[in-house]
Amino acid sequence: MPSGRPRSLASQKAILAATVELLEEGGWGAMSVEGIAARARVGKQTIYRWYGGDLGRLVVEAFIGASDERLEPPDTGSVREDLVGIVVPVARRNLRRDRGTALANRSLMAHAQANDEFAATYRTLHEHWREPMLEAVRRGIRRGELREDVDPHLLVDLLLGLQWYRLLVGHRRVTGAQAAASVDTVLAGSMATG
Amino acid sequence: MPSGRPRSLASQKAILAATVELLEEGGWGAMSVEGIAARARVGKQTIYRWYGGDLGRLVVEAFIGASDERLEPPDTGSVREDLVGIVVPVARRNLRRDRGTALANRSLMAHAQANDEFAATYRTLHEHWREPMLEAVRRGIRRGELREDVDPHLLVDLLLGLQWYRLLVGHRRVTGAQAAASVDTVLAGSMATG
Amino acid sequence: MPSGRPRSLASQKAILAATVELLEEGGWGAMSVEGIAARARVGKQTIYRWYGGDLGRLVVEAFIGASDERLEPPDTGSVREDLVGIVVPVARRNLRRDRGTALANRSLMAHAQANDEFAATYRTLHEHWREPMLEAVRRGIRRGELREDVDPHLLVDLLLGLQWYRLLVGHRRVTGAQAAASVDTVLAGSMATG
Amino acid sequence: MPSGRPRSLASQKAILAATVELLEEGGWGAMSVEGIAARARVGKQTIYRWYGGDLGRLVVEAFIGASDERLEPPDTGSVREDLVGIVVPVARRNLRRDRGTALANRSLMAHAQANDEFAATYRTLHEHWREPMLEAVRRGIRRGELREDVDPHLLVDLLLGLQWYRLLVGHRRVTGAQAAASVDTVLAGSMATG
DNA sequence: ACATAATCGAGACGGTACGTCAAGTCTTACC
DNA sequence: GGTAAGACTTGACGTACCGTCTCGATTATGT
Repeated sequence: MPSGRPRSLASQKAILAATVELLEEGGWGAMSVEGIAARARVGKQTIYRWYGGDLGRLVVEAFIGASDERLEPPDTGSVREDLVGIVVPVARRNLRRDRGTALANRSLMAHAQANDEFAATYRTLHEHWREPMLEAVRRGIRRGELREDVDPHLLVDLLLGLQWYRLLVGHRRVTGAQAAASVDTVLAGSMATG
Repeated sequence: MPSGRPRSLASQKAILAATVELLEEGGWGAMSVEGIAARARVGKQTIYRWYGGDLGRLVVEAFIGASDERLEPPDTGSVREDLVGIVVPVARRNLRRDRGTALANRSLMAHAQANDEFAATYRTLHEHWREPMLEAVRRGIRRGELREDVDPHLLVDLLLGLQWYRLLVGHRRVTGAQAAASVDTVLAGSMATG
Repeated sequence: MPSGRPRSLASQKAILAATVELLEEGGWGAMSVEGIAARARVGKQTIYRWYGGDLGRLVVEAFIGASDERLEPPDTGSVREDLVGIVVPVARRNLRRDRGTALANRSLMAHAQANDEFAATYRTLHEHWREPMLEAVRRGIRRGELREDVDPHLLVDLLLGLQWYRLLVGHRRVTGAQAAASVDTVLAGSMATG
Repeated sequence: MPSGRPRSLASQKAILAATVELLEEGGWGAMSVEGIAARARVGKQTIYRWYGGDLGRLVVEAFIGASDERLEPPDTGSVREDLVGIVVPVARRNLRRDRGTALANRSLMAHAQANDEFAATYRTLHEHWREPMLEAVRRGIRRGELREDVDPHLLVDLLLGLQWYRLLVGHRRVTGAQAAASVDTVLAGSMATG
């Protein structure tokens, strides 16, 4: 039973639009609550009411949806194939610096460093992403492909770490071939010796 | 033929020290030219004179200066020993969430996501850190320990990526043992077959 | 139909009060936007919003009203009486260095020297003051008291110039008697010879 | 018996010249020890050594030096000629709004309103200017041209007040003819009756 | 001739205040 | 009660000068 004037969809859209515009025109440096409010013909308070002045969240919402798509566990019967099947698309779609989603991902990660409350939520998002990969590794162990003393978290974090590290530092892209190669490299020492 | 009063080394040191202190205490958000000047008992102009108000340069210079001695390339004659010799101390000292430097490192990484100018400078700091590891891998290839088709960047970024990923997401620590294990895991598939 | 938060009377008053206090405590030299803002517990921006950092205008407003009182043209039937009737009160009230109004007058005059836009406005204020005196002289000419070739502006500016010059340089006061004497001196050569 | 390098006359002249130049170009606001030093190609310390950072003293010294020769008391044997000989050139050269010196004079006067310390120094500059005129009037009294009860200060301040008032308010120029007429007007009532 | 001593230019130093910008909060009137 | 407008305090920005200080270089005097 909320009474009072309902949230203005027009304002919401204008805010997100202004955010994207400013971001694309002048990069992060050109963004400010003041600037967005002015561009969107909106009161500053309206932005604070809905985004708490957190430009990171605003940017993420503006570029949204991107990381929502669930990574379905493939289960091809081979650890290598399973992991490659996850890791290569991630390199191609989610964590490429030239994709719009990258900006959202980088913003989220940055925001999590300064905001403990958000960090906890964000962590579960990562668990969510890592789970299918962990499961693939665990299946490999159960199946006898991988040694029993293998640490699934170590393998998975090596693979994801590579991609995030390069995304965040930006010194090098991860090509699809490199993503695949990273799986081979990481698995090599973990295969059960026949 | 420089005339005029020479640059004060005392001030220079005080500035760099204050920078590191503030960064470790409160992250990037706590940094300001004003704050650094006050903490270092120095005029703001002195900072602008030498760093042009570019906090990025200041921070990077402070960090390089603070970590210079620890980055000597070990060269023990074995790739594994060389990499372990670098990667384990990093896990123990530089990238541990419960260390003061962690806040600094996380803030810097976060700031680099929102500031392209700083990102470029920050990248050079990472090059600086990665160089000794790259060199160790290249020596391993030259020595015949590693296969010739090995991609040094891939190996190094896997190892560093692991640590940064865990630091930034915060879901797990990297123990010294795990750091060492990560070297074994990553090298396993790259050793030259005898 | 002005929307938005209305101007804070409390701040306005605090600013003017702080201005007067500082001025009386330490003279012009003790005044600074920063100082006034601090004393008035007000943001600097608020001062810049309303006074544009123009301390002259601020001081004038603080001492206001003073010079608003209209100088009514007396018209006693005698040029001498008319002029004395204006010039003596001015010497006693408006342009005496030890009066508060003097500070305001000196501030205005000083400000007009550095600000052409204000200078134009200020000039009209002086026209306003000179008009009754010019009229008195013109009446004297019409009445036949004064010669026809007399330049009213010359007479008036001699009389007012004396007072302003002494106010601004501060080497001597103009007593009521001297103000009256100045009228006699100036008119002596302008009387129609009978 | 002072030993050591003697004061550099070249520097001294350069400092005074730079002072006048800056003052005439941009008024008091354009003056600063730093600016003068730069313009004069001189170390700041040299200015502090000789003028103690007191721009007022510097300016007054520069102005007196620049106008010294023109202020010789004429003594033609007639008060009128003496005064006209001073007052007309002043109107033509020193206090004309379209001259470069006008900006300097206006700025100085303005600055004196806001700075008591400078005001005192500045007053001596005016004494310096008024002295020849006072002397001319006193000679007139001694000679019997003027009545004995004449107040020399009143006459002089009327004449100078006219010119300064018009310079500062800017509503009217003082032509050479008007300057001469002002002398006649002011003297008319002071001549000894024969 | 050669030390002594005060000057000179240059310019870095710790500071204060400037005028601007944006942050985040608060207060109106309107819808 | 949400909203646009816009004033509010706060705090950092980058700049300009302040008055002091250290340089190396220069120019006299006094031995």
